[in-house]
Amino acid sequence: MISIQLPDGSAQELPDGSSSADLAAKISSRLLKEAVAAEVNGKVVDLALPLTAGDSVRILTKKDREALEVLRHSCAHLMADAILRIFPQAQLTIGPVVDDGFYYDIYLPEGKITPEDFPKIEAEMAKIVKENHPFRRCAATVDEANEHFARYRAIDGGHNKFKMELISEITKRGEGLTFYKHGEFIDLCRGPHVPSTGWLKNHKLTKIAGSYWRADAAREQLIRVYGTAFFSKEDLDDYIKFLEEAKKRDHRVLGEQLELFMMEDVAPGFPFFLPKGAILWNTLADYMKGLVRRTGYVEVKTPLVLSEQLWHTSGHYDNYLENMFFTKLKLRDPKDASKIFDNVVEERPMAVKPMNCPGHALIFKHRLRSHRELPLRIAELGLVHRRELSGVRHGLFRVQAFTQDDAHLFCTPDQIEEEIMRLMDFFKEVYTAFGLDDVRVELSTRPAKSIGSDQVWHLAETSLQRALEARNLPYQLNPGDGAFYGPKIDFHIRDCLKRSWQCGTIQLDFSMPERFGCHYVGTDGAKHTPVMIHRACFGSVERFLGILIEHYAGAFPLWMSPIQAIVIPVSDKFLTYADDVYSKLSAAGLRMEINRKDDRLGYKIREASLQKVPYAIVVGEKEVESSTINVRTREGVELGAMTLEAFVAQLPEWRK
RNA sequence: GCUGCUGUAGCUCAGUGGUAGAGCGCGUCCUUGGUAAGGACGAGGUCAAGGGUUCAAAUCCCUUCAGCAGCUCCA
Repeated sequence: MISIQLPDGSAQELPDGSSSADLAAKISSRLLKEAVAAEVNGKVVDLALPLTAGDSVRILTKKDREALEVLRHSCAHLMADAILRIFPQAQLTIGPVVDDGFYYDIYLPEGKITPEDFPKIEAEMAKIVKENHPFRRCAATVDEANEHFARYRAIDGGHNKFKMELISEITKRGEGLTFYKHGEFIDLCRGPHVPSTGWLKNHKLTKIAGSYWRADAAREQLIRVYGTAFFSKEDLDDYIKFLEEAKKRDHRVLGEQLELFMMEDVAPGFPFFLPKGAILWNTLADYMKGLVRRTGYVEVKTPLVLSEQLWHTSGHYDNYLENMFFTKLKLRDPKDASKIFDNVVEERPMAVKPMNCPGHALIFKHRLRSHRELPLRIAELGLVHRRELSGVRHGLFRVQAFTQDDAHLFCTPDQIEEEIMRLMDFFKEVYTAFGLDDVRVELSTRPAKSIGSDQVWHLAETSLQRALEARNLPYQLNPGDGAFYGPKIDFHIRDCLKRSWQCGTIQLDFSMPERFGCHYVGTDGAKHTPVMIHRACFGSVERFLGILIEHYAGAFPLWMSPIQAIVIPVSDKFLTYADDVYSKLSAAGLRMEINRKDDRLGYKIREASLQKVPYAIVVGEKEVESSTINVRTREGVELGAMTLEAFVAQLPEWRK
C-alpha cells in the first residue's frame, strides 16, 4: 500500500502501482468521470501515471485552468492526426498551447493548407473524436523514436528532421523521450493528455499563419494552423460569440461607420481625425488638461523637432534610433533649379522627438531650481513620432504619430512615495471616468544591469510598494523587470469584453536628470540631482480612444458623444421649428445635428440609432403646437413629449 | 522587417483572358410622412502603381506601395 497526500491535507491509502485515476475512483465515481489530469507534486501529469508513496496529488477537472491547457494540447494532436490523414506528405514540428487555443507548425514541402481546408480537417477530427481512441504514453529510446517516426519519413526518403532535431536536443539534455499515441497516430510529446480523443468534441480551427522553424527566418518556412478547444459546447459557442462581438466592435470598422477617422496611403500609420473623431479626441484632451490643472501640474509645450545632439545626450540616439524619424535637408542647385541635392551635409542635423522627456528636462534646468519648487510636475499633451515596422501598424492602437498625456515629476527621493500615491488617485479617477473599473497593476523592480546606487533603488522600490499598499491596490510583482534606470508601475485595464490593455505607466528615472545636469539647491545650499518620474495615464490619446471605441462599441456616454442629439423633423414642413430647437439646444451647449433629408421618419430614426446618437428629437405638428419635443434614445426607448427645459434638466452628466 | 492572404465606385463586395457589375451611400424627382429601410430615375471606375507575357490583361507573371492575419519587435 502507498499513502497519497490530498490538497485538503488528508491522506488516502492505495494499493502499490495505483494511478491518479485509481485515486479519483476511490474518492468518488463522479470525480473519476470528471477527471482530466492530475497535478502530482506540482507537476501536471496523466491520470494513468502510476503514483509513488508520499506523492501529493490534486485531481484536475475541467474547472482548472491547467486542465484546459491539457485539453487543448490533446486537441493539437487530434488536429495533427487529421492533417496527416489528409496531407500524408506533411511533417509535424511543434504544437504548443497558446493563450486562447493551440497551434501546430507543419512543414509541407509543396502545396499548402488554407482555411478552405478547415471543413475537411474538422470533419476528419470529428471522426477521430468519435472513434474515441485512448491517449497512451510510451517512454522510448532514440532507436525506438526512429521507429516511431517511420511514418513521418519525408517524400525524399529522409526522416522528419524537425522531430529528429528535437529528439537529439532532449537526449543531449539527458531527459527521457516520451511519445503519445492515439489510434494510429504517434507524436513526440511531454504530455500530459486527456484520457481519450472522445474528450475533444468541442473544437474549432481558427486561422492559418506562416512561421519559421525555430522562429528563424533563415530556416524552413512552416504553416501554422491555429485552433481552439473547450470542455463544453457552451464555452466554445461563447468563445465564437466573443470573437464575433470583438469583430463588431473593431475600432477600425466603427471608425469608418461612424466617420471618426480615416487612413490614407500617403500617410501610413498616421490617422486623419474626421470632425466627429476630432470631437472625441478633443474631449479626451480637454478632460485631461482640466484634471492636470486641478492637481498641481504646470502645462508646457515643447518643440517637435530638436537637434540630433540632444538625443545623444538623452541616450535615445544609441538605444532608439531605429524608431526615430530624422529630418533631411534638400538643396536646389542655384544654377539649375531642376537639380536637387539630396545628400546635403547638415551642420545641425535634426530629429523628430519620439519622447517628451528631454524637452521637459531642458525646461527644468532652464534656471536654477530651489527645493521649495519641488515636486515640480511638468505636463504636456506631447505629440511624438515613432517609426514602426510596417507589419505592426494597427488602426489607432499602433500608429506612427501619437499624443502622450505625458508628465515628468521632478522630486527628491523622499517625495517619491507621496507623489506615487497622488498618481494612484489620479489614475483611478481617470479610468473610472471612462467606465474602466477593472484595473490590474504590475510593479517591476531592479534588473541585473542597472544604474544608480543601491540606496536610491531601495528607497524607490519601497516607496512604490508602500504607496501601492497605502492605496490598497493589489499588484503583481515582476522582479527584475524594471528599466535599467529605475523601477516602474504599469496599469493594465480590462474593457467590457475582458480584454486587457496596458495604458498607464509610472517610471522612476535615476539616469536622465544626471545626463541632462538637472539640479536643485537643497536646504543645505548645495546642488542636488532630483529624481524624475515619467508618467502617462491614457498612454496615448489615440490608442486610448481606440480602446474606448471598442469598450463602448461606438455608443459613447453622453458627455463624450460627438453628436449628443439629432433633431428630426417629421416632414420638411417642420424644418423651421426644427431649426429653432437646434439653435436653442446648441446655445445650451449641446453638440447638435439636424436631419434635413427628405426621408421618412422611420428611416431617419434608424439612421440616428445606427450612428449611435444618444437622443433623437422628433418634431412634428403636435410638437409645434405645444412647443415641445419628442425624445427617443438610441436604445429605442421613447421618452415622449417634453419641453426643451425639461429635456436638458433630465440629461445625465453631459459635460465633464 | 518576415510569411501568407488581399487591393475593382465614397463603403461592402461579385467578376479570374474577349464591351466593368450589385447592394448601400450620393444627386434629382415623386411622395409630406409619427419612432429601425416608401418609390422612380441618374451620376459615379486609369480595376492600387509601374513593368512584362498575349492579337487581346481588372483577370496570367514580376516589382513596388498599402491593408489584413500571424510572427518578430515595442530598453
